Amino acid sequence: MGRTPCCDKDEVKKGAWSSEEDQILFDYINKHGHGSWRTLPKNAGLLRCGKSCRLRWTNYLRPDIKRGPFTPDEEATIVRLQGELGNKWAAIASHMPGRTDNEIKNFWNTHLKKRLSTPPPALPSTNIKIEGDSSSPLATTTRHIAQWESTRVEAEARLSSLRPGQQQQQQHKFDQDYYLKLWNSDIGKSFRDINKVQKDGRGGGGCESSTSQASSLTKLGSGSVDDDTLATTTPTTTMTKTCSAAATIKRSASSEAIHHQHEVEGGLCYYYEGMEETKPCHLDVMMSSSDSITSTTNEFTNYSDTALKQLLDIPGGSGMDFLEDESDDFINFLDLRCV
DNA sequence: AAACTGTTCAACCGCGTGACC
DNA sequence: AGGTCACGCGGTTGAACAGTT
Repeated sequence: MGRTPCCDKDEVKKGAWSSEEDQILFDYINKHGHGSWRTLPKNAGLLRCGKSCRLRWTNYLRPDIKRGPFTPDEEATIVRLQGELGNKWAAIASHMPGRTDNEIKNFWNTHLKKRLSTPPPALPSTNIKIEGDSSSPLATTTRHIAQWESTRVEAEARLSSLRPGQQQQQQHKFDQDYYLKLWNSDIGKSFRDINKVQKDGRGGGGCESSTSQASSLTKLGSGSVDDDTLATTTPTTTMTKTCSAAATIKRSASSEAIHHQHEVEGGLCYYYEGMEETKPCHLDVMMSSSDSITSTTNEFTNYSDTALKQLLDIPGGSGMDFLEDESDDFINFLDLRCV
């Protein structure tokens, strides 16, 4: 007793939809609702399978669909939910208004999965360039934030892929994975503490995720920022040894490399190299007001004077060599930097 | 300029499931 | 209770496009 076919395959059209077909389907559903998908094609005058109509509507024609590339926040959400829910694309999509399960699934398969399965040859840390003098406080701190954000997303993705209780059992993963290593290092802890301080100190703003915090901060780096202005408006504080766990590390020779940048609506989008692929780092919002730059920078610099100023401009090939070093040299190095 | 290779994503396919008869 | 229908889901495919040689 087999299943009756959903439609006569000889009489239905397959393949890409034409704009005329789209219009017919769109108009019909707007006017009548979709009703029974099985009978819709006949009623609407389309030579399509009902299934095909449903797919076209839900994945493409639906008016509430959000188009365009995934934002870093969305990317982080997908990674987190995929770790929690597995390949339940519809469930994941239900947490992301305007995104379809198909779109999320495709994005996962073509971007995220690949990235998570391939150990990076190097952190993206040294290849981000901020317009203007790259040695300026703004450029440095912004680069650190962007670097950290990349690392945080990668580490969280790996952590979320482990089921509860597995993390202890899979200590070896922490030992072998660059991002997890960094995440668990003193540097990572330092940076997480900073984020925590930021959250706690803001009162009422505590619900903001670290992702969005960092994302908002990364916006600093994309504008045509006047470093002279920043130099005069950015308060400086005395660095103390409280930052001993964080690293001030000299910029590597390749730090000025940037793959390319291009203008997008509202600003510039930078692309950098460093992982297995070139990808947008989403420093993508042009700050148009110097006042807003200044105020955000002031807020940011309060933290950047400790670890924020110091993270992730890591020397050497993999950039993670320091993690291999169990000696005191690294800490000594940090201490020297922090005095 | 052409051939080849890799990537992306819309669309298809088959299966599971719940509702209905 | 069992058969059928309709829908939704996840895996897979393949056309179109981009990049490289």
